[in-house]
Amino acid sequence: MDTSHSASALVRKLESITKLSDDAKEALLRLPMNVTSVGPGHDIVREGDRPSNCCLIVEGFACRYKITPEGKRQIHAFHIAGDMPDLQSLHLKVMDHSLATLSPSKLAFIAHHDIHELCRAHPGIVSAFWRDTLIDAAVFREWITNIGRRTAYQRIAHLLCEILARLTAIGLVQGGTFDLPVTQAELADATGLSTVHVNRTLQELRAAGLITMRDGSVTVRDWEGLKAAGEFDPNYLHLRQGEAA
Amino acid sequence: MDTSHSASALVRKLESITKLSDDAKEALLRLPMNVTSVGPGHDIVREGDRPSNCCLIVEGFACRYKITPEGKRQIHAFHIAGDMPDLQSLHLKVMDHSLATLSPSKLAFIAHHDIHELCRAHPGIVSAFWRDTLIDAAVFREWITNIGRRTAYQRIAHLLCEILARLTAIGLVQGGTFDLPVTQAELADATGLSTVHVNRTLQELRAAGLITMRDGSVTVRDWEGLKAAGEFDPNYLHLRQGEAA
DNA sequence: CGATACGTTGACGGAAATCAACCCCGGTGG
DNA sequence: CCACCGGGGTTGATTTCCGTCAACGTATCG
Repeated sequence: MDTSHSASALVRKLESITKLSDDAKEALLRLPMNVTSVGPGHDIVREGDRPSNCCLIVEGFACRYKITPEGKRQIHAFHIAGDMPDLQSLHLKVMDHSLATLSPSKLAFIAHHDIHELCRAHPGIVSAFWRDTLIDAAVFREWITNIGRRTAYQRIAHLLCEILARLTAIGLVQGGTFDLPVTQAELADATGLSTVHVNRTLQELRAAGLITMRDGSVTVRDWEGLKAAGEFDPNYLHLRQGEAA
Repeated sequence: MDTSHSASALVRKLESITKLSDDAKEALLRLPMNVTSVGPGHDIVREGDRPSNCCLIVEGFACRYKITPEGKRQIHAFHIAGDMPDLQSLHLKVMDHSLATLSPSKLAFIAHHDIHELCRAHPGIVSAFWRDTLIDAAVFREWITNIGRRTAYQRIAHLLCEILARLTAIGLVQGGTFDLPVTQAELADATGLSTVHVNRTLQELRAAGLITMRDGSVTVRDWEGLKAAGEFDPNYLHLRQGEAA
């Protein structure tokens, strides 16, 4: 089985945030991995698990989440092609949250052992992964700010800006339009709102001429307006090319 | 100037989350650093800065924060002795948030160059730092959940539990009592609430017999009750010894 | 075709924000 | 020495944003 196509999603993602040596790129492309397809709403790993491999998203959308004892769900992050959302399991043995697909997805699993090998051989890759972890953390901080200090309207605008910027970085946006296979309930759990309020807020964003949505796809009609509405400043994403637009 | 005393705070902190070889410990203790004392409310680094060294907190409390365009402040994390809150500047050149002291503090600055050297010589230390970054991220996720899905009462209870657990891990809690040189306004900015509401909520926590506060110190009167009130589960802190109590 | 998931709408209630005082205390300077 | 000031904490009154509850529409699918 040739898995280099799957690995190339990872290379492209890492190159969107850092510079890789040719050596490192080749090593990444040679990484042994098991590729599988799963449907939407599939739990990849659950809180409490002790994974022995890491999951690379080749295609599709995933999210990290946690269910509180009261049964409320909070989504911490959305993940897209090229992301390795449970890279942390390399160093943190027990999962403190869960990871699930949002859309039908293609996943590639890489054994911890092989990643450790790779890291030993290529210090540059350790740096790249560490940098990726740091950026993840920066995104989490931004979400804290988003949920803690912005109104519903701002929160959703901000979230859409972030997704657009990240999808742009890996080439998944065409003329302001991108796939967003995410229900309003999931947007609610990501922004700390109720589904009802998300529904009304999306209507406001549409009424303001900032976006349109149909099926699972979003079109940004007024990028400057959306950025302003969400107080969006892409610095925290630490992308190499800077601005998305 | 002998700085090994300052570095020992770092060693103790790292040992609370991972195992260090004797070799690595010695190297950490020999790290060149500049120690200075600063007052409360001092900005260590600001959003937009490009630091060339990292800051180790030797004594005192600090926080990371960001001011939104509307002038609202969100605190992302509290930091205590042994923490290196801007370790990220090693790999992310431009600060995406600010870092400030909350109390009079002793800080040690370590040049990026020296940390890079250290990492090159001791891969075990890279792992330790990476693990630390991963735990930081786990704490951010927990804060997202806290702010997004818990009531004011739960949020503050949870925050107090977290601080107690972390201070316990480095030996800064005596019989349920610990220093917390943090104003109600700062608690508000950490929990996404208003100062008025924090004030009322603290009164409720006191009335429930869970805590007492005076001057800058907190005593937990009912640890089980506080944990229950905050839905606190310390797993996400990934401490080596497990439970704080 | 009924079941189910997702989106939408209206009515109502509540948690927390906002606004506005007021208190206490330590510092400071006239 | 005391008046003044500012920061932090406290309180009450009012407002508002958003949650909850409940119903209904629509599309997809076994």
